[in-house]
Amino acid sequence: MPTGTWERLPAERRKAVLDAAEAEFAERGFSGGSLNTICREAGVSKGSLFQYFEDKADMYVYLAELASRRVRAAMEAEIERLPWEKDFFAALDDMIGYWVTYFYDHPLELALTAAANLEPDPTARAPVRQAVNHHYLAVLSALLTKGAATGRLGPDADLDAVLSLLLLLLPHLALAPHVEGLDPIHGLYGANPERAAATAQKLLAVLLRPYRRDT
Amino acid sequence: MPTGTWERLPAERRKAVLDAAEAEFAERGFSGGSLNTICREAGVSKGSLFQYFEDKADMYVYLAELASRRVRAAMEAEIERLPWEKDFFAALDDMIGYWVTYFYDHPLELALTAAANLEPDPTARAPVRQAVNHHYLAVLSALLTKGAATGRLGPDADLDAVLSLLLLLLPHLALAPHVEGLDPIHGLYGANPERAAATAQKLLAVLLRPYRRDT
Amino acid sequence: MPTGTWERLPAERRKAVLDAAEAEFAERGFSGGSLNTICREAGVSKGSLFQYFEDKADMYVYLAELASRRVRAAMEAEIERLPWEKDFFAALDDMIGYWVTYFYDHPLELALTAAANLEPDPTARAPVRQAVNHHYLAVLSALLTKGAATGRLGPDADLDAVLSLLLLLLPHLALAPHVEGLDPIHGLYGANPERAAATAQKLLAVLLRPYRRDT
Amino acid sequence: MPTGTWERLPAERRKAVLDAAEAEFAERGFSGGSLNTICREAGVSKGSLFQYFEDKADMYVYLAELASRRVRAAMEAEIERLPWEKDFFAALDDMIGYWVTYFYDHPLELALTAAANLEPDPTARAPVRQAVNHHYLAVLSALLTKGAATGRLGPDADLDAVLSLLLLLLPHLALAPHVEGLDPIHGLYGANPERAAATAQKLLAVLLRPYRRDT
DNA sequence: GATGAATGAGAGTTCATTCAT
DNA sequence: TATGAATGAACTCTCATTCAT
Repeated sequence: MPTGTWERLPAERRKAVLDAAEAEFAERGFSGGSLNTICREAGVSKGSLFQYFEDKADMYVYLAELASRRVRAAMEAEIERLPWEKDFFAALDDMIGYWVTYFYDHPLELALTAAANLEPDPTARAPVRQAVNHHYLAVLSALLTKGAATGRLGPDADLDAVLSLLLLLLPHLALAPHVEGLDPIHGLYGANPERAAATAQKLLAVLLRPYRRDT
Repeated sequence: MPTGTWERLPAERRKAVLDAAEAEFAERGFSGGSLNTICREAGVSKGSLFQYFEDKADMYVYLAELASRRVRAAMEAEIERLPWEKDFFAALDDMIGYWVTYFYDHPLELALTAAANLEPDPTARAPVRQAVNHHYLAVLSALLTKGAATGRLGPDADLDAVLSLLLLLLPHLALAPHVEGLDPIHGLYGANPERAAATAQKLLAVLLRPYRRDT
Repeated sequence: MPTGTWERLPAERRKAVLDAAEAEFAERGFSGGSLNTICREAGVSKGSLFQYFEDKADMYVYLAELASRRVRAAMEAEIERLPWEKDFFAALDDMIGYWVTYFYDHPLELALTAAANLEPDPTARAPVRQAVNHHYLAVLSALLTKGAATGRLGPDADLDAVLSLLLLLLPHLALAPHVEGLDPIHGLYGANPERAAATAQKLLAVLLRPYRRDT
Repeated sequence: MPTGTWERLPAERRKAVLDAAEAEFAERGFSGGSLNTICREAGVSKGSLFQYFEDKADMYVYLAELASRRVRAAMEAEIERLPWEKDFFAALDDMIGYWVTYFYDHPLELALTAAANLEPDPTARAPVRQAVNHHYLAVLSALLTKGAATGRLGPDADLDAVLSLLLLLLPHLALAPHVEGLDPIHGLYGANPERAAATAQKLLAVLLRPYRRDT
């Protein structure tokens, strides 16, 4: 977590540091990202960075938290917009399409998602995953609850298990079009948004098929 | 791929290098692993390492391939043993339990699986994933075909989609008990093999439920 | 000097080594050239190289000697062709033009000339210079003698000094069009052969002006 | 060019680095010089070197520039002292003698001159030559202009060509007594300063002979 | 609160040469 | 005579972090 000094900082200085750090970590990941580069790009001294954050990992976790919030906010806005009452599964399809498409337009969030999922250094990955998971869980369990409440998600659904699988599937679907080798079957890597969205919808449908209750 | 020099090497020397390299990469991943450490531990000069492999990534990919083969061989031996004809899904449950348990007893294979899934450097990750996926696919599609052939996997199953999801789920289940933050719902991290196996079976059941055909 | 083994070698093997070595040293100079590369390209074992030559420098000197002979032979053939009796200085102009142009068409000889003049390692440079100088001297002093004999080069010419200056000027003129920074005044670097030849003729004329005797 | 950090450094530290670097590059040239040696001799950490200079070439070019300035300053002081008005060519003879002698007493400047002329790596040679040429040109063209102005250098002299030849001859004369193989005719290598100066004067006289105008 | 110089271990890779086979 | 495995020193350059100012 950032220090008190960070909180008291003029907004512009904070922004300069954030922009530089996001760009750098997005491009090179946690291990590859260089504090040298960040402070140079931000126009801030190297010592200052260590006045604002405990260390490199601390800064990284903070950034991941911010990015997660942005992603969550975007998803919640979209969810708000969708007609869950009218057709739960159609809305779900829309949502997953939106999810997959979102990362085509937000390289920063994509890169931080990749870093969160591909970072081998446990001192960075563990807290990042925790922060990220929190937001995923909040959004997804609300969704599942809504589905159960409206009766569209069958009462026999093991919501925990479904949640667990979604938590695995969603980052995978976000990354697969942009990261080589993740999906050798559907060839998502390099696919256009439309095909990626369609594939995502298919996989989700397979996962949820047993619980669908049609009106 | 290793050089001709490597192939012609005395078995003991090859073993010394392999052991050192596996231990090092297992502990610190690709980017973190040090060739210095490897050659020191192997009792081999640094120059020799580069007579055996093109570069660091080449060595890493080779190790990943070896580990994948070991894992595959172990799984195929187990699969051979299981009574698929008698009860396909019970055999499947056994198998997934075996899978999860396997990595408790094989830290090296576990660590290389982790490295294969968590490596951020694309020049190392892409070929590793390719090599690993090859073996996963071979084993899993044989399994699904068998299920379909015996009539236990419903004919309406989208085998590709199921395969895709399994390819995502299996490494996840292998890693989750040992890597913090992967599974925030069932709390697999640190679980004992029995609970991990049971959770894995539950998740698999959820995934395959719609396709079960009981006799 | 090459070993006896080298002399006894089948011609094709010698050619393979020579071709590979010339290409490598031409491209990367003496210090930069790699015996690894040479023996790989030649299809010869590393050990063999050291059966043929004392060491790297020995091989390099040998190559320089061969290249010098080629250059010398080309020049002597041209000299033979020129009408020295008719107009000594016109022939000289032709010759210097030919000299400069020659290196546009013979990148190997150019590169070895460059290496001979720019090599900082004295164990390689000294013997190379010696070998090269020998040929320069043979050709140039024959030329000057001829000029003196025909009475076109004034009897007051200090032939030694002129020779010395030519020995400095000629390699310079050969290299300047291809090596950056050698000639900041006439901008020979990157010039086309015609302009390079004209500039060379001008400089030579300046050098020899006092000795010209017109008929 | 050195970084701001370098400029702000305490003079003693700068001197330690400069001395070590000059000695090393002087002894082994650019490609052969070792940053390890330099930082060890300077009593400075390896990392610091890279806070002061962009990279090895940057440091080298900087040193060459400094050395060139020292040489130029020495020459200009001498030039100031000489009686050009009284006897232009006698002064010129004195000057060329001083030039040749100078490098007997300044091994560092000699070595860096050698390195500047013999460096095969174009990324180092090109900027070094540029820096060095700048100073040569400034001094020499001032000299020629003076000669022309006083009427001692005949009006028909092609000043550009003469300049060009001097630019070639001067470094050659500086190096020839100390670098084997440069001058096979007068045997300058190993000569004492007096003989080197005399030979230099002779060669210069040959070069300038046509332009002399005696009063 | 801000600075930025210093650190020094460590990285991957290349190389000419030797010598047992 | 040919081979090619082994060597290990050497290379340039990067990095997160500290701390005196």
